[in-house]
Amino acid sequence: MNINSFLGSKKLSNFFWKTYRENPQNLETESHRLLHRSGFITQVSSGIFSFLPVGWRSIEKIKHIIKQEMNLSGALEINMPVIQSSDLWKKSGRLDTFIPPLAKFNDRRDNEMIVAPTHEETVTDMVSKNVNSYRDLPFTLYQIQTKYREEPRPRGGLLRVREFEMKDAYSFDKDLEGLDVSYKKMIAAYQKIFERCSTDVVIVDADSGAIGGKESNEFIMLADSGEDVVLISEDKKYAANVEKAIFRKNEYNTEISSKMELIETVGIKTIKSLQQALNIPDYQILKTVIYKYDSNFVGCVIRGDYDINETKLRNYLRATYLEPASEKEVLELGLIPGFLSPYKISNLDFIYDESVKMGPGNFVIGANILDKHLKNIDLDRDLVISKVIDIAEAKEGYLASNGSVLTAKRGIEVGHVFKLGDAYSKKMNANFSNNEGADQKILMGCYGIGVGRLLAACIEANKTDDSMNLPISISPFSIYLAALQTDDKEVMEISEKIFSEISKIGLDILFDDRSVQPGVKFNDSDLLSLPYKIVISRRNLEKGMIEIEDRDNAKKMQLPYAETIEFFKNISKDI
RNA sequence: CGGGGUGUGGCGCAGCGGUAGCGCACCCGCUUUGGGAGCGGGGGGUCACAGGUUCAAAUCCUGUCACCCCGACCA
Repeated sequence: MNINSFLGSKKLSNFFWKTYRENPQNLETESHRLLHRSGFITQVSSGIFSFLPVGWRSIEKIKHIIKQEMNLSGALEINMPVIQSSDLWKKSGRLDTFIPPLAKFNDRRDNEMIVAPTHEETVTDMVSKNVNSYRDLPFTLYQIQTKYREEPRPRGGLLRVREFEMKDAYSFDKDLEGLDVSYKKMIAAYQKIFERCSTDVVIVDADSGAIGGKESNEFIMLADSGEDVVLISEDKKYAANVEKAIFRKNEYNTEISSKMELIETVGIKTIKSLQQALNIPDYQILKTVIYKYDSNFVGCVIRGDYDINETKLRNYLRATYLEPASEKEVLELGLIPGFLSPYKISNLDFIYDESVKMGPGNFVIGANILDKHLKNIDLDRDLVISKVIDIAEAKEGYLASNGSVLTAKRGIEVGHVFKLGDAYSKKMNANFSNNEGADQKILMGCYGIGVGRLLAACIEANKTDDSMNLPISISPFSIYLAALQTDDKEVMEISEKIFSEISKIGLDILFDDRSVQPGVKFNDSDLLSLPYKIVISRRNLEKGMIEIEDRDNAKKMQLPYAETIEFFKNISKDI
């Protein structure tokens, strides 16, 4: 039985569905607007939604596709609890460091419980209890389960929510080669899933954030309403999330610095104004920014033509929280905001971006004195530089490391995969005996797809005006059947016949048998914009015809009954 | 967490000191029936909550909460 038959055809006279003529106030995102107007979802609380029958059918179809592809890839379905003891999270060390902070409550015996935002801890614990030998490996597990995250700001309807269903998979291998195979298999499965949802995604290098691990890729559906920014090279050989993206930095010939000089720069605090005032290029100025992370401070120095990428910096510092220090904090450190520099500052560590070492030298920096800068700075002579790393943010127009020009695009992250390695198995002691009888850490990967977000992303990708145009693979029904005159015996008889005959061939129909104006039916049908529409009316039946509309091919046709059935039989073959 | 905005019937809104109204939706009747129908009748709101001012508060003051948008943040 295919998913359409499983979910079944329905008659509106005995269904729960309401559409809205008016747009809800303040909803900026198109998918949110359409999801609300077409009766897919109802909001319960900020970032928390109920799915109504039509919406849930789409979700079920997406989950069905995901499960099929997971199963085909060899992954095994499991189920893990949403409510978990905080003990597991103490072991992994994420109890107090997970971002956003975990939702916790105390149970009746006063044990601290958490509402799981993800399941690495649980799955690692489960596997470590049941794996002893390298003979037990490899395998991949998955579930589709509710997650809860205290998002600081839910937005865009289903695009960013607090409670959501995620397909999360976890692979377990005995060595790096095995992990690589599992990782690639999962990427291939993801590509099929997104293809079947008619979603064009780009795979980009990504930061692994709170999950941890080394290698990580995101599946990004390009859309202007997306929150993520990705950089893609012109030759398509490099694509990365801006959080992670590396680029080829400009090099300049080294200039010889003459004697260091203190200069007056009254009220000149920005690179731009300094550049104009001194008539020098921005890359000849060093920019210093002070960051507060966890409970420490650090200074960052980067060449004036680049900006700091806070994700790169956070990763280097292994920090949980990171933000620019406030003016007050900078003053308390004995520095002068607007005229900062690492020059002769000993109570603070400084990190230098690689660009600082790539010329031209002879820099201008702040003097740590109000309204003054220093010029003719020689790196070796005037500064003590120990830590040089990449903390620069890539931007559109920069070059990828192969020289191809980068373009910035916005997108929605619909999937994310990570090579975790032994990050969790080390902390949670998930071992196996290798073929020499020695203990070794299990190597893990983890792989996520947000189900609701994928639905929203598909709508963002396919919408036109007031229609969501979901692909047939995930639209709530395949066909909208409108009987225009419900009090006409023949109209209703033919409609019923079509309804049951086409349902039998594996297509699901939404039969609009309400006794309302034709206009109401057409408008609701347009909003839902199912791939096919059948109109049965007095007018057509007098000619012995049935009207069929094929959305994707923008075709309207009139066919007799037998050919109508034939037409849909052909359609059902492709599903 | 910072900035801005909004809370009045299911939805969209008006009223801004004198005890609540409109459109849509809903219910009943008649007419209508290929693009959100017409006429007539009807039901539904402790005006987010809590204090306060006043003879009188949806309306003024104070506080709280919720939701939305921008930013910060973010698998």
